[in-house]
Amino acid sequence: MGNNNDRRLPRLEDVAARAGVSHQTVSRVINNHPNVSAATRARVEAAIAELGYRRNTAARSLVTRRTQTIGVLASELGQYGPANTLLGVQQAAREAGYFVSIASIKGAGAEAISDAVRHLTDQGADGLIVIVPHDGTLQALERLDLDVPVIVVGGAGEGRLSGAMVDQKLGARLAVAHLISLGHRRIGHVSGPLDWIDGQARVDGWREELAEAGLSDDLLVEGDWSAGSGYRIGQQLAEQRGATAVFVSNDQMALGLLRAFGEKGVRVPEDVSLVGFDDQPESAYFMPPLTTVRQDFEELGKRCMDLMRAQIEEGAAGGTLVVSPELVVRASTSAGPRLP
Amino acid sequence: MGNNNDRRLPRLEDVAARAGVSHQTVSRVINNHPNVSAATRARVEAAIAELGYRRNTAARSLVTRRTQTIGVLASELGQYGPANTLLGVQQAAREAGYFVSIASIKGAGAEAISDAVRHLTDQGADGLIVIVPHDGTLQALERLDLDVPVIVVGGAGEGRLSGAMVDQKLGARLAVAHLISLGHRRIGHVSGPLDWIDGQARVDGWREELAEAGLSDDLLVEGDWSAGSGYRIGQQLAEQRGATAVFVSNDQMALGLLRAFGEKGVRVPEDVSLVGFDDQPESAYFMPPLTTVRQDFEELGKRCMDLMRAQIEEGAAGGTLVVSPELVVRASTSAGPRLP
DNA sequence: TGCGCTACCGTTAGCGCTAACAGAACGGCA
DNA sequence: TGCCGTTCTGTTAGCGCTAACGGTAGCGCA
Repeated sequence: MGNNNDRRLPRLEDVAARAGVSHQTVSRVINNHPNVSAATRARVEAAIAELGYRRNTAARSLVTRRTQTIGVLASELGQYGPANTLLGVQQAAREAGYFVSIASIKGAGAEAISDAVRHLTDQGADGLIVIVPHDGTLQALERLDLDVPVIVVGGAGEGRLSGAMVDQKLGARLAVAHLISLGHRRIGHVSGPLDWIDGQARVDGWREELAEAGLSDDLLVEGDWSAGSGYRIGQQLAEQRGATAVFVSNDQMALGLLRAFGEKGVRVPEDVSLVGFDDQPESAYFMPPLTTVRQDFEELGKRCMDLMRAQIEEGAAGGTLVVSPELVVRASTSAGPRLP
Repeated sequence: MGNNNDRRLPRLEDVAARAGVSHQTVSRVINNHPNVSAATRARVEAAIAELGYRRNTAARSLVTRRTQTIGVLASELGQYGPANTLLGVQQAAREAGYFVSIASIKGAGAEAISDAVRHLTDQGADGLIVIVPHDGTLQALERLDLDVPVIVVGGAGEGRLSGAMVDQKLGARLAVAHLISLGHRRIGHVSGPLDWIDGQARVDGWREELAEAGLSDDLLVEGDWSAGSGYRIGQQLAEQRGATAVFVSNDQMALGLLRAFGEKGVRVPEDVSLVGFDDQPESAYFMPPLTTVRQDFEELGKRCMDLMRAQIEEGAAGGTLVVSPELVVRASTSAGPRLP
């Protein structure tokens, strides 16, 4: 294991001396350049192993102008979706030899975004993945005029920005179609905040599916993603009794509705059917287990990283990447009541 | 602004030329060295602003041997606790001018840990924060013989490793004491996996509090943190009816128990009281709202970063940092049944 | 023999920054 | 006046690496 008399880490020079070659040859071995004889390569590799040599990233970055670092900018890292997207990005990145640096922000203000972006570019990030699924994100990023690839998760690519998303509108339509197929005619929607991309897209999907079935889309209430808002809205809905089914824009709000309905004596699914969105691991253990739309965030993160690498390494053009969601039917939905 | 004819970013040299000083003086201004006259400083700062100069991190790291990067190694980033700890770390880090690089692993194997650590040290991380609350973590890290500060979240510091944790044993005792004060005498525990540090610590706290009250600690079942395991265990418990109260080692498993109890006709809290652990945002909207022990993960993350900075910047010795948990009483606990 | 090509390896320069040292200017004091 | 110390600024070297180019040896072929 290397005779570390001094605490200094070994450099190319040290490896070269031990292998009896020049430091440049060692560099070639490390970088898999073709023109190195098998014998030399073996000697060098042995020397590397003996000294425990590890390449100095800073020195390499200085000359290549690449840091092998992807910056991830996220606004709600504590949430299930963003956290798992990050996880997927990280896995794919590490496998490809990239580092992942993060910057989280509160809210989605343009200034917070630009601060965080500056932080990441200061580090020399080779690419940015932005998980701030808010309306203003795209414009805020456009204005920054960045010279590295940027992928906006949850947004469609516009101009130099790429996008990656789970097809929210499709997910919403799957949910609503499921309810319609069960015989429901009055289908309400508890949406997320409408200035959030996903929130709006799910409203659109809900509306479109209803329109195609000739049903009314007047039962819309806006929540804020939290279980608390779901609870408050659920209390209102329980008293109105306007709908036989409700499509809720995420599982947490659905949990709030379930509790409100439980307290008001509205039975799910006998009186009202409920569909959520996300399929968090807990949703299968709600009472009753929640029918919901699954988003594979980890897959989304991985695909993001693939798209990023294509742009960084091959100069590929950006684009918009779409992952399909999937309906998971559990016990919170059943046939609608026999009404005219 | 700045007149970027060529796409090359401005360097110290460019700023120096514009301000009519040497590049070293510019460096001094950037690094807040004292011996720069006010006039010169102003000229340099103006030039920096005009050119939009940003320091090259790689070049700086090469010479200072510091990257201003903290590596965070985590095993369950999708979970509420780790994700929020990371968030706290990240915030404090950015405020202090540090970058945060992450490496996530599946499970807690020694090899996975050493791979991830190598990844982070390859990047030149100035310090490591490890969020892998598993028994083997400390030993695995000890063996790696690292030469940067390491903080193990959830573990007590041993030797050169520092620790940072929420006091799990105290949390467990708060939960059990609450149940005892309500009159319960038969208090069971659904634990996390016993090879997880937190899982074991909560068992210890439960046992100690029971022992001090002269109560039996024979009602222990081991879960795996998931709602699913809570559900399966809940089904058994509902049939045995051995306890009037159950302390569950996290909120997700408690959710599983609630559903199992609901299905079996066991009322909470009338028949059995339930206390969870973590206080995830959803727990207030369970049916019934869950009494639980709150851990302030974000605070923990911030304090971690403070400890880290003290070690990096002032060469301070490590230590073990403890954050206190807090009992949050909701509707899942009530006075025990009047039994002998 | 001479020429050209290929395969392999070494030498040199420079990426952008900071540390260390070297001056210059100035004031205080004997 | 001369000397010393302080304050400010410039010059030089080098962090560890890769790109670019140069050189050598070996081979095929006319």
